[in-house]
Amino acid sequence: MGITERKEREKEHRREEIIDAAQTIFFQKGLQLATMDEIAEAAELSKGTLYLYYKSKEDLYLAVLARGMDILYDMFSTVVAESEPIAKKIAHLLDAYLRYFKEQRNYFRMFFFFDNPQVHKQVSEEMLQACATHNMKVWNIVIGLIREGIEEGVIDHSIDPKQAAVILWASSSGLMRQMDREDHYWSDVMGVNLEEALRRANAMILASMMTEGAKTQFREAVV
Amino acid sequence: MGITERKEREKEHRREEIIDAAQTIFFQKGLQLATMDEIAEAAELSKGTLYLYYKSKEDLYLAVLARGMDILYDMFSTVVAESEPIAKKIAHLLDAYLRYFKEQRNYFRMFFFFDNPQVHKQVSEEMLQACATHNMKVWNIVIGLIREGIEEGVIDHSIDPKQAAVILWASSSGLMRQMDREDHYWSDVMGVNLEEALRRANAMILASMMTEGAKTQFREAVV
DNA sequence: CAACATGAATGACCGTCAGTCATAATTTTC
DNA sequence: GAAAATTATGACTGACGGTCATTCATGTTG
Repeated sequence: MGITERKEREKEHRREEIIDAAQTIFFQKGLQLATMDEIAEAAELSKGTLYLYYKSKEDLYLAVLARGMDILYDMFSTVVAESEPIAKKIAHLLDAYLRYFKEQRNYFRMFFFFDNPQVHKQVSEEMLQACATHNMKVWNIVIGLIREGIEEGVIDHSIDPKQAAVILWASSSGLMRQMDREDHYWSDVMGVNLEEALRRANAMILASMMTEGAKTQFREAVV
Repeated sequence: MGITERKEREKEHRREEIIDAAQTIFFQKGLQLATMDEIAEAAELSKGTLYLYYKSKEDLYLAVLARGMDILYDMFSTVVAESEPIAKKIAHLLDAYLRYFKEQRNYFRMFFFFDNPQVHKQVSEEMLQACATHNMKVWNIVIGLIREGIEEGVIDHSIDPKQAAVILWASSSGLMRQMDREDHYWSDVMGVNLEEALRRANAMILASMMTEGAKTQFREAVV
């Protein structure tokens, strides 16, 4: 009696196909300008069918966003698994986030679009929960790595790992957002390389967090 | 012949009244959920009239945003005008930004909503230009203050004032965005005070930029 | 195999809303 | 005070998110 299971698989497969289509359209046009008719067209389904699988356009958007979080999680996991000194791993984590920004720009943008408070009206509780979980997994990696750094004496023990994580993350995100918006403006008109600014900012923050002994190690590991 | 001038004033006055109404509605509901009918109702005008004064809903939104930029500019100007040592003024500028975030939250949110690339379809060129100009005025204050700090030997001469400005701004903005979204989550679940994190981040970045001699002065001026 | 049952898929339809435009009201000009 | 010019109106249009009565495909039963 594998019929219900086969049906289940097919249903899951269809859900994935719909996300594929939605992703294509959302990446092209963004949440506002994408229409459900377009997505249905791309998925080769009728609009009504989309609503059998997802509660709303925003719900679909979050489903795509969750994929983006998975990708970032995988990239971060790879860094954590490295057998490198912790200082290097922390630097690599920041590099990985920058690489994510550059290689997965569309997903990165979704992160920022997501927190628009107006969006959360018609999203399903499960989808919101799923996104929160994925988000938490990413945070835990960052926090865990910093905690490890403290334990190994690379980062000062007076530092709160959670606070350090949010500082590094938010600072990086802020600069990447600037890069995303107006990198050209800053490089062409202002003569400022924002990527270099990002690296500098991270270096400054990290330097302020590290123990005296580790600073020399860090310098040669990163800069 | 003051008739055309009176007319001009009246027209400008009406434009302001419309922004007042739009601001009320936008602050309540945000760009997406606010409707032009509501704004017209609040302005005690017909919807058609709104379109005589502003090209689109987004245009109106930008008009409100420009006000928010003016307020920030005024706050920053006050700091620049202080007769305090430059290190203190820089610290006060960062304080002023935090105060803006806390006291003018609605405007602050608009900053982040603004750079949604999907929004810029039907906005007038003038409005976009006006916002860019206002934005630039704010940047110039930040950059100018840091440049002054370099000239006075408080900030290291190897620092590029524009780069320093974008680092401080983006880092602060990133953390404030986090505060705006999920301050409660961070304080209640994670036990992290994001405002303290912001102050820490700024202190770390500033400390990395300052000359050795100025660091002691800064410590007593800010922390 | 035919009658029936299940649930997936459809697309016409609905309500809402940004934006338009023909018409009306008001003000200015002569 | 009539014609002209300017300003205001709100019914209307098209587009879009979301719904639902109906159709269709597949599996079950006798």
